[in-house]
Amino acid sequence: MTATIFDKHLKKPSIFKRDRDIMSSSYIPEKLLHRDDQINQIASILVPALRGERPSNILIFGKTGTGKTATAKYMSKEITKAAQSTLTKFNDVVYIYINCEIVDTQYGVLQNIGNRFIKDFDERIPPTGWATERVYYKLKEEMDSKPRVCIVVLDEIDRFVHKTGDDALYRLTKINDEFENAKMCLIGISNNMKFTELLDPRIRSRLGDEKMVFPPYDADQLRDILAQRSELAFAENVVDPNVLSLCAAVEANEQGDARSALDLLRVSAELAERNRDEKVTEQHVYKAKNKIELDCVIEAVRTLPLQSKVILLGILMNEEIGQLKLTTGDVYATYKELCRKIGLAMVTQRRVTDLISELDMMGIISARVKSFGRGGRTKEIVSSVPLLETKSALLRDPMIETLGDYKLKHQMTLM
DNA sequence: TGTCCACTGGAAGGGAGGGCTT
DNA sequence: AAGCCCTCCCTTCCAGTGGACA
Repeated sequence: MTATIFDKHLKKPSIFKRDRDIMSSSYIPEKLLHRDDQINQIASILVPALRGERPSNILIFGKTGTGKTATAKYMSKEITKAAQSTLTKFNDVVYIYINCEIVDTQYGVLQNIGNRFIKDFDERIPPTGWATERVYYKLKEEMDSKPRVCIVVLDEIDRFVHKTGDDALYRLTKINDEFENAKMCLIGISNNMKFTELLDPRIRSRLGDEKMVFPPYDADQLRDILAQRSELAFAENVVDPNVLSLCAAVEANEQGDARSALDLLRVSAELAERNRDEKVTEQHVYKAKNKIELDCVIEAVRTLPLQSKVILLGILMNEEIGQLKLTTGDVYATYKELCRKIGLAMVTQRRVTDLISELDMMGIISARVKSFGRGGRTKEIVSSVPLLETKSALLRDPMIETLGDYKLKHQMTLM
């Protein structure tokens, strides 16, 4: 046996007892803590499915990390189990979960649902190419091919509606009128309570038969959730009890977000492990908090489209020379200057305002519409990311790396 | 009180790219 | 190969606007 560079790392005791996926927010535990009321309520709404009747549509609201997705996936396990049970009269219940952040087009959603009912690979709806109308008819035909109840969950439904309008939802909420055998109910999940305002009133009333709100977790509840997971994931006595309370307290202060709390604990443990420390301590949590925030920004910035990178770089370069508040006009002028420097085709100011809004939505910059009276009405733009780290992340893109030591010429209007 | 600035943001549509059908 | 269809990225056009200033 030859020694390898991994040996010393393999030998050291691991902080993690098992698969570290347990600490990821996508892991669904056997029992979901502090969501009994919500689970029971959804169960009571969905139970007609097990008698072959159509359940009411449900809209679920709640901030990120309040357990909406976990609950929806948990319901999938439970209802499938119940449908297979011999006590149940009606067995053909199909539960389909779609994350509209990933599948975010009308076509994609209809295709995803449709393909769940098509066993033969050659018969499947292709990822692109068909008219949407055709996808819809295929879906309807396949779903309705025998008596069954379909429960379709559209997670992040607000993004979907925002992006594609409400056509697909209109069709899906209306589909039951055209069925002879099947029945379908929709569960929409959103963290934006206002998104229903975008909907046609007919869809709004159909979709929102039942409405539920998932409240944020408080510190004690977060602590319970962390304790449940850490018992499964970590070796005994590795995690200081104060660490759990600290993670819970930090996140309860922010949003009551279980996802972030779990991430925080996991990254703390990873830092401890990498440091070859035997225990996870509060110090690791503080370090992890900083690391997570920075990693998030770097990743978001790294995957930005080129045009957005140039815009953001322009904002940061202005900030570097003390221009902290910029208008859309300033940003566009800098953007044009940088484009000329690297020979990049420029887009119009209209397009740039959209890209600025996107950066704002992502939390990378903050752009507020402000009126300067005679000075006009425009956006006031300030970056909200650490300057040096973000800039060096941007400059890693080979297309713009030459801008690293470029000095801006353009004079700002705001002082 | 009305004017006017510098945009904002909606609407419509073009065209490239990817993929299917005939 | 020609004809469709959908999505994505973008342009063009333009009515609308908050508030400082004359």
